[in-house]
Amino acid sequence: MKVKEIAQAAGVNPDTVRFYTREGLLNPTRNPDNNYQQYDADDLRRLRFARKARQLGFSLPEIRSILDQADDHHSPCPMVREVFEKRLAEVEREIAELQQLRERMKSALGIWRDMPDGTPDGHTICRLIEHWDEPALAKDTEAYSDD
Amino acid sequence: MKVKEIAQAAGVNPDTVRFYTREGLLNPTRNPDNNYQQYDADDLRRLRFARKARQLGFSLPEIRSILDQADDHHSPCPMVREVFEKRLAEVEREIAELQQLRERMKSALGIWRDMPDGTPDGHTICRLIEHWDEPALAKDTEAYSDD
DNA sequence: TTTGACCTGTGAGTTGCTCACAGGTTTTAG
DNA sequence: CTAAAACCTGTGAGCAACTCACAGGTCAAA
Repeated sequence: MKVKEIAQAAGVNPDTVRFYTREGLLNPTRNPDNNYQQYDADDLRRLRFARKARQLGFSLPEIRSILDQADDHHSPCPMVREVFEKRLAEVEREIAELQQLRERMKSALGIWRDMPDGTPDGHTICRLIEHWDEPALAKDTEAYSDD
Repeated sequence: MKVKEIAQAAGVNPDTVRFYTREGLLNPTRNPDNNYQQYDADDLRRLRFARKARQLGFSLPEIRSILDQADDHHSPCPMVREVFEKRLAEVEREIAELQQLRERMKSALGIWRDMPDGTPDGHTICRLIEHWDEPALAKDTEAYSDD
């Protein structure tokens, strides 16, 4: 299979195939006649695996090492499981954060939906944003004093 | 205020201050003696506004135009409201996607938690990923046929 | 006066692609 | 048979929003 063919078979952009090849996730051979990349069924399997793993939030380096371990006939599974669990925790944290954000946004919207139309008091929205509290992102909870 | 001072006052990295300055979100003057940037209380207000808007998911160009409109003594609010509503819809979509993802991940984890330990059958996890269905991300719902 | 902490601008690195460019190859149509 | 279209090649840049590194200038305290 050539680039465009494997790309279509996996439903991705040919440039993504080339990119993954550069990054070592795919290992095509070369057609000595014309120097074209030749992908086989195994590359297609790797590509599809990579895309699905990406959807789960695995990074390319992570995917590469999973794939490499599978090539070495080690079972990549214990590692996958670990990364998978880490990723699940991340997803849950992201959900919690976004839900908080949503609630705050909705209540802010509520405030200015109750106002006349379009021009609620002048700077109300900007004030709302200015006085938006930190959504407890931890990390740089520095000293906020003045204003 | 110098770079480090305003950065501390807003709880951000000095490089972020420099970056925002390059990007035109902050408009410091210059100390002619030493060519240092001089930030005032208004810059600090803009910086804090920018950071909070970032937390809500506004992009830097969006923030810049809000700030610029405020400078021109237009009320930036109608625009803010529009972007805000767009952003809220995005947040809700993101939440829905992540929740779907979480459910899938949890059920997958469940499958291999019920297995002996650590090495569940060899390639089970990878197969789980390989046969992961598209989480209905739309957009490139191409033809997946073989395998 | 020397040290160390700050300032300056610019350029590169991050992540995961996507696109542009310039040139070679292969296929298709006339 | 040939010309044009459609593909291939590698490399390099662009996106977002920073962050960091570098080299050199400035300033405060010891």
